[in-house]
Amino acid sequence: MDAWGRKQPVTIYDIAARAGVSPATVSRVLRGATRVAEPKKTAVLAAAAALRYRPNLMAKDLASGRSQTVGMVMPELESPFWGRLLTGVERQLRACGYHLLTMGAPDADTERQALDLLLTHQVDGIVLARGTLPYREIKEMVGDIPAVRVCWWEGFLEGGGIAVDNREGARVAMRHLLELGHRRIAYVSGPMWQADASARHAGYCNALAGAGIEPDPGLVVERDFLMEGGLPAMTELLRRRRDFTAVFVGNDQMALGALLALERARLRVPQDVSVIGYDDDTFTEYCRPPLTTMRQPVQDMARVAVASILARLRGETYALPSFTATLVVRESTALAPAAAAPRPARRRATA
Amino acid sequence: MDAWGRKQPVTIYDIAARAGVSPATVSRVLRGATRVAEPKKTAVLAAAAALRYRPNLMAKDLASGRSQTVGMVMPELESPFWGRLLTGVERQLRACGYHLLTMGAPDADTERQALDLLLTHQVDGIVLARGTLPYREIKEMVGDIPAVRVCWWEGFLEGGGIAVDNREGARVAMRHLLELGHRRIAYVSGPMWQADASARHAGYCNALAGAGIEPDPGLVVERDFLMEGGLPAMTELLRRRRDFTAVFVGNDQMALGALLALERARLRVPQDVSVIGYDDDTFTEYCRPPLTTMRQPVQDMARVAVASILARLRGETYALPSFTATLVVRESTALAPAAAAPRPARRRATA
DNA sequence: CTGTTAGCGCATTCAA
DNA sequence: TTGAATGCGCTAACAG
Repeated sequence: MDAWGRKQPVTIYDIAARAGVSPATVSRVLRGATRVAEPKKTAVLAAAAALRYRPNLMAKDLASGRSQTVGMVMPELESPFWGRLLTGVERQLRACGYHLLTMGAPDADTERQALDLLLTHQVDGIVLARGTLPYREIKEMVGDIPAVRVCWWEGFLEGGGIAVDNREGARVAMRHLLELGHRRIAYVSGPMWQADASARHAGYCNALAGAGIEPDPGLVVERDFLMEGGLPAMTELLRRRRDFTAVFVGNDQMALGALLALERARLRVPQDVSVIGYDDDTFTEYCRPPLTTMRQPVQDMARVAVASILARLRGETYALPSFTATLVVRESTALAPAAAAPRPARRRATA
Repeated sequence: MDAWGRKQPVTIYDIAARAGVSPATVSRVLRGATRVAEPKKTAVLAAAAALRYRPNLMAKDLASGRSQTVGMVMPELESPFWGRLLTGVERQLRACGYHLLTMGAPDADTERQALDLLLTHQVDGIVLARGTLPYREIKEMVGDIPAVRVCWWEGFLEGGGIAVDNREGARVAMRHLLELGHRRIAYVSGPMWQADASARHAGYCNALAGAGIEPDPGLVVERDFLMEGGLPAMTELLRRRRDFTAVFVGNDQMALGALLALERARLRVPQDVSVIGYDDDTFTEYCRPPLTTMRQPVQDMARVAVASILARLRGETYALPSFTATLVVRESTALAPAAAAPRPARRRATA
């Protein structure tokens, strides 16, 4: 059965028998904790190799009480932005000998389930990417296990989260546009009930105010944070009015959709209207025109997220640094068309 | 300690005590397997709720021998294409009450580790996305546990994998180009050591031959399957010669990079050169021009992958259907420029 | 139907 | 150092 390489209930007992030691000793050398006499050690290792032993994590975790796994719940598994965070977290974790269990949670309900499942899986720590649940509820669920919230200020590790200041980021983006001479600037927003979207909106309004410009609700549209949202958002904006010369788009994915809408409307970017995105997703460098955007230090945030969790796991404290988004100027923004020669307003399609 | 909501070693014994039944009964009602008297049942449920009981999967899995988890190893966690597969698999799995453990494995070595880790995690089944390890090796590792290989013909479940016929897909793409009158068609390839890249190359050559066109090695470039690969690939192609009127790009990501290179070279798409990609990634619909591409039925493949694994888990057999890529015509391909008016070859930048 | 009794595979006391 | 014994939390035969 066994010699034939069939089923594999190869346990430390098998190894112990083959190496002529006790199971406890096998456990010890396999885990490299306490010292074991060299000869026995090699014997055990040899036996393990010969038997093609594969430890049973379930048993190990159950016995030790630790799972060496941290869970991560994110809005979507498949996303240019969250994907980068995922990759970063996974890399860091693996480098530290931890495993990652991911879970996609698009809405509050799924998020609750996901969190619950992770806890059930006995994860040692949790990384929550943005998330929509209120602080209190999450805190209550995770209890004492180390957790961090990324891309959301209201964290639950030592009182703070890991995120860039979206308000400030939006302000920087707006300043760029303002400095280029734009006055009528539209804002294509993600769902306002999501903190990042509303924070960016706040920054947008704030920047406008700072420049002495009256915010115009008619210049703001709200759609999903997706390419599929950017297109209709921009289309709607163009339907309403075409006198804006620049638009700040809530994230790069929407910006891509917006770019297409603009082209469909025969408007050139950046000659006719400047577009600035947010996130600095990979594709922004390759789309045409390459997109000016606000870069979020995703890798750094991932690194800090993992580091803070592992630190807490070791009983240490960890001070969360703050992050800022930086402007990456590419080719989708340019000087505002001369005020003297305003782009002729086209006749609106409806009424 | 417990009443204060502190640490949570709430076990079925606690519930049993509170509900006045035996642990076994608790286990039964919690798992809904065998029938239990209604009164006891409600008592248990109430106790569980009151105690905020959360099952310990480690223990459950250890005892039952099943983990209710399937593992998936993919080339990269963050990718427009693999991301869709991941999402699809996760959704299917969750719908069936299973969990997903993912692992990114860019190279053979990491892939081995990933597989090993999944096995160690006692996953009930495995989904391998493409993968680079040879069939024999994988088969030997996974042994009898249900596994499927997606996007690769040489599978290990009932002898086959789940994939579209890349050779045929490439042929269809080429036929489209050929029908538009293109004769000199370049091929921007992914790493040829990856089966999908070489299969598509084969289809490319085959289609050319079918049209009586001599394949020209000078029209083929090989780079990574990424946006970052597409740009230099196309640049290199243009450096070599500029007499092709169309290019078949190995995947959409590369195509996006290629599009940028083309624009940098002042070549218009599709007027000057037609471009066709592969995969039908989400962004293809939104980039400019929207990309003509070969759609892979990712969701269907994900569904089948999961279904086949669960079927095998139940001891049933499952016949793997075959999949085909379908042409999605958008705006990056057009009739070949009239042969009578060949685009003037520009002076090469170097020698 | 339901309680009792054994482990699952491993880590971890406690002696030796 | 190392072996023997105990238990992690739960499921799975067994009886009753």
